[in-house]
Amino acid sequence: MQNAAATPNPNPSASRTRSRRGEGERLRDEVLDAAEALLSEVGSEDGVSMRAVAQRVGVSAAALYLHFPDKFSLMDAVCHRGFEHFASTIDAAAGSAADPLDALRRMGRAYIEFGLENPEKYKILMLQGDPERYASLPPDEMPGMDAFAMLVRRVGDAMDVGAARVADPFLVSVGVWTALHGIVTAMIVMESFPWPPVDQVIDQVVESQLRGLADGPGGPRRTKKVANRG
Amino acid sequence: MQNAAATPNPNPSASRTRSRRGEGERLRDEVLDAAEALLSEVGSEDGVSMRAVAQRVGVSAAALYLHFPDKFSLMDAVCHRGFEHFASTIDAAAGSAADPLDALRRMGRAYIEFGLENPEKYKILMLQGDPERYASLPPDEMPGMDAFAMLVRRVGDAMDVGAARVADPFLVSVGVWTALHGIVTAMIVMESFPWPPVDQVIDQVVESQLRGLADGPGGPRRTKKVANRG
DNA sequence: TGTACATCAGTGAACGCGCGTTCACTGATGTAC
DNA sequence: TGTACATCAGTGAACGCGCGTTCACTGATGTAC
Repeated sequence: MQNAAATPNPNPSASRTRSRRGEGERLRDEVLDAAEALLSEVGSEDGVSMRAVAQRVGVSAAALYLHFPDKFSLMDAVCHRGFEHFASTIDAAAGSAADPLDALRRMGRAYIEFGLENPEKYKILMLQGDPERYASLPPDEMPGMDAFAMLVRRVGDAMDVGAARVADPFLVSVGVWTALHGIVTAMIVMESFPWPPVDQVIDQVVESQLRGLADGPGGPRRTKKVANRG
Repeated sequence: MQNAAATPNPNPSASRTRSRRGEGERLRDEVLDAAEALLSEVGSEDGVSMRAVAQRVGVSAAALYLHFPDKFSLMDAVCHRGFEHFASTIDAAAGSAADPLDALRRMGRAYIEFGLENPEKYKILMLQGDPERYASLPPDEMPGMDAFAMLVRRVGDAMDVGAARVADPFLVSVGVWTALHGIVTAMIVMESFPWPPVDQVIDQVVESQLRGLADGPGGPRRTKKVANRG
């Protein structure tokens, strides 16, 4: 694995000017930006060193410890920003939908597109850090949980208006989410696989999930909606 | 990330007896076994050091270099063994099936169960190494490609006998595979997520995929089978 | 049957490296008097 | 208005660590004569 560290001068702004008194927090944001950028280039926390982040900002490594007690905390802060970016993207996509099924379609496409457009960020959010990072949190404080709860609600809406077969919205949402997660993960990790054109793949996955939500000839029909555990 | 290295005496067989002359290859197998076991415990290549593997075998670190030119080659050999294990498991599951759809059902369940029962091995096979490891290979020599080709063939069979709607079997197989991959990846990586009971999740994902294969009310019906690129 | 020797299956110490983190420090800057 | 001083925003060198890999070596063992 190559590290991001020792490239001669990755950022000419190494001539950063020291913050004025009272503006120390400025560095904190710059560090977060640099860490996020580096993470997006390298694609793994292990590959991003404190030294590399500091060099990117144009500051000594020790300076990072003025704002973050350790590397873990810095990475944690970056993840939180990432999840906010992710959730707001999905949320915005659903906004202009005509009906519940259309909202789900747009969310699904937005999910896949976000992942394919931000592969390294997606990897960091979804493939790393748990359980070290989240094991101690109650489920509803886990980052990304807001976005998932939104999906559950939309699925429930679709059932309520008769657009989707009635079932446990939480369980159904798990299936939908992990299908989206699967295609994103596979495509960004297994670059050497002979993938069909992206548009076809997105269509295949999203439409197949929507078809699965509707009544099909194969499955049993339930008549009662099971309680949601959001 | 904790490393597997310095635990005091992870293997009491550190008193390994030196191979007799002509039996040097014995060490090679022992090294592969130890590397695989360590990988399964730690779950990432970075977390497994040459030193730790050697200690596990009961041999000096330098001895590994008698059989593998570098760490990369050792990990590569371990991955090949892992894919063989995986493919033969899925293959065996399909063997006793009554019809093409039943074969797909059994393969799907076997896929998910393998992943959940061998989470660290699954991570290593499916979430690491590409493109560094496989970028130079032609697609049909990629490990795991045999297993995927088998899926494509089964999906084609199901279409031929009228058990599945006619479409491009390769594209459909990508959708099916990544849905299975998604649930496995999500469940083994995001341990803190409030997952429903495993049996329910497996049912949900497998049956939803099977329903998606059959004709549904939503999608267009194609009349010609598109060429397979296996 | 005895012995010299080539070879095999390793060993043990060392190399240079990048890492996270600490610690004593420095110089600019705002503020109290 | 001038000045002493506390504080802020950092710096630079060093720590100990584990890593992959190399290299000169060693002792047992099979073999040729």
